[in-house]
Amino acid sequence: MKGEEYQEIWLERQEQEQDLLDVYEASIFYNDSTGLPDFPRMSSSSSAPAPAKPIASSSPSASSSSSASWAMLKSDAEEYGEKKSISNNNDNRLTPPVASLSAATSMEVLQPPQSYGDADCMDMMETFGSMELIESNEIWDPSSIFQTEQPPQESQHYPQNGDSFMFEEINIEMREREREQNKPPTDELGVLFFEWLKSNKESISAEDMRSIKLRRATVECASKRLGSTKDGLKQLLKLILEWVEQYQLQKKQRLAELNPPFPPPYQEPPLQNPNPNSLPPNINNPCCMPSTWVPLPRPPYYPTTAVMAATPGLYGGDPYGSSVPVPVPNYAQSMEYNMLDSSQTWPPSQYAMTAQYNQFSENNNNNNNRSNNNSIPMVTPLSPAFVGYGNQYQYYQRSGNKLVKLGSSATKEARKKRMARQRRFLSHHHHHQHHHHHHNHNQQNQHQNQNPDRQHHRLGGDQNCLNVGQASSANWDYWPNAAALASSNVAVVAVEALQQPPLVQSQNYQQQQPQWRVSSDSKASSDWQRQGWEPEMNLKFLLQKVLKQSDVGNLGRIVLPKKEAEIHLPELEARDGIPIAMEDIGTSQVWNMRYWFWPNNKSRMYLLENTGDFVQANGLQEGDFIVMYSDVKCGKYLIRGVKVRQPRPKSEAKKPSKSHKNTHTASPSAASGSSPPPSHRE
DNA sequence: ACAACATGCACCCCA
DNA sequence: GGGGTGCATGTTGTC
Repeated sequence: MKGEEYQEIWLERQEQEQDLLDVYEASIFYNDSTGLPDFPRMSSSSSAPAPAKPIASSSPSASSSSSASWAMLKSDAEEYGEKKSISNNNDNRLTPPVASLSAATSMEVLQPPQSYGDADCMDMMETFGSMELIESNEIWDPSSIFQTEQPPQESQHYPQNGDSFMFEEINIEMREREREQNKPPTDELGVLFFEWLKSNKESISAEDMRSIKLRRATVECASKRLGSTKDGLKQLLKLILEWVEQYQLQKKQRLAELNPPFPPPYQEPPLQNPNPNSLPPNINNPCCMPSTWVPLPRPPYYPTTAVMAATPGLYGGDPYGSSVPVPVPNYAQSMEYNMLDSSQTWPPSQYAMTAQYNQFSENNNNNNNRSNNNSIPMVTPLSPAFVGYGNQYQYYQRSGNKLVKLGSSATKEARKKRMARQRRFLSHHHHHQHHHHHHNHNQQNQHQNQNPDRQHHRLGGDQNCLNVGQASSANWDYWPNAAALASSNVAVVAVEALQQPPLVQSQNYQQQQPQWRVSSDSKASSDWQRQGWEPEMNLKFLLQKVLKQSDVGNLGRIVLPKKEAEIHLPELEARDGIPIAMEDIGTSQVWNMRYWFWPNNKSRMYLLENTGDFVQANGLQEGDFIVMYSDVKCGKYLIRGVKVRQPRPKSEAKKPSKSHKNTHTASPSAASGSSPPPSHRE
């Protein structure tokens, strides 16, 4: 698994590099004039498959400085186990420690491409300027460390005079050495720098690095101060790197001020996804990530956390077999960088991932379902509201990211904006909420919106539960599935507000989900209240099934989705199956059904039998669907039939059954809601 | 190719 | 013979 490799590589290298630091004594600097230890000069020729990209070709600020003595650094990180991560996403970040910048060196910081120029220099410039250390435009540009594309052209060799810090050469040398020996750099400073790059690559992006220029003279001066010994150079390098980190911190703080750190009012779904075993693969959840400015240990990667999706088949998701924290094997790739990349769009799946991870991360060992690890609340990206809020989600992601990282430093303006946005949103949904729930949930939502962690906690207590009361009244922004929609009129509100047609899902029983403007929604909501469902009543979504003709036929059995059945329903040992009492949520009737399976092609088909009366009582027809829950408090099962009242082609609606005499199980009386006395009523 | 699901239908029981 | 039971097979979607 990639994540395992990731972890292993990292751990291995961590040890390895520590050893290297203790052993090797070569210098990363090359500078004749400063008496720095020699470093093997290498021509940045095209012989290297992925050589450093000349800064002149990547940075406008450097484009005209071909005569300058650019010292180049090129990351080798991509050469060591993280190459994929970098190459797939040039910008990667880690979490550097807060470094107190020593003024021993002078550095010039140029903003990213769109804002190059002295005007954009950080205050650092003033600091260093006062030191009279900035003498020339000879700048060390570490940006190239992230350059992985565009092999340098022969004409783009850098001056290799004695005034240059030929990081580029160092880097190339390292890389070629790697290729030859498959080894990491062996120079102590090289290793030091490499380690830093590796540990910071996810917090220091390529853009960041591009924007950082070090004046060679400054470095020279600093090196003179610190001495040209190995320790001095090492110290200098550390200072430089610390400064880079510090710069990064300031940059992010500024970004945090520019961008409201809090997301628009967004709520996690009150109901679980119909595919609760679907889980995110690559969770990039800002809420669960350590602060940017704390050294971030590599998250553990759990082999069981395979790539998951909102729907089992949508992304080829495998059942999520573990409730361990979702690893972030490549968390550096997507979120952090995307946060800054305004052009980046967020695929809905990542939204789901985050939403899931919000819950999932605190859901460790907290599942009580049979398989004990699959009942993960989640959000499907396919829900209409979700789709409709894709942009907001994107925004939320970014903002959330900053929130996590820099929330404590959010400005008042940002908070005002956030609150204003929140008020607007709440106002928008005000009319769609149940009045008697409005107040409480307004408060609740405010809290939750302002603190993603609260969203965790809300679900963390019993993540597998859905809170019916909240489900029916909370102003969720999106709904994960038909079940959720069917259970709350708020869901309809969300859908209508978004004016987004529902998306179908991949699996059959999801594919045939009805349109979401389900007229039964309001009835469903009132059902909850009429039945006395209190907010504290926790239901766990188990599964849903769109009823087929054979499900509503006179056979009185409903094929259940295999995966969900195996996950959420009692394990079936014997062929006899087990009796299972299903309380009809709508009528409180308890139907004694039978849950069992057929052997089928080396597999099983899970069936719910004795469903005929239930189907008839609810007037369910083909295309309608059932939703099953479990009451996590008392352990009983609940079932709900949801009728889909949408125009259907006559040919379909009246499609005769080939093999069953009685295909119209839904009698008019049943359809109208007046159920006949259930035969299984207890 | 395989898994999951839909449903056809053979078999059995019973009136 | 009618209906229920259980399995087999066809269909569809996914890997």
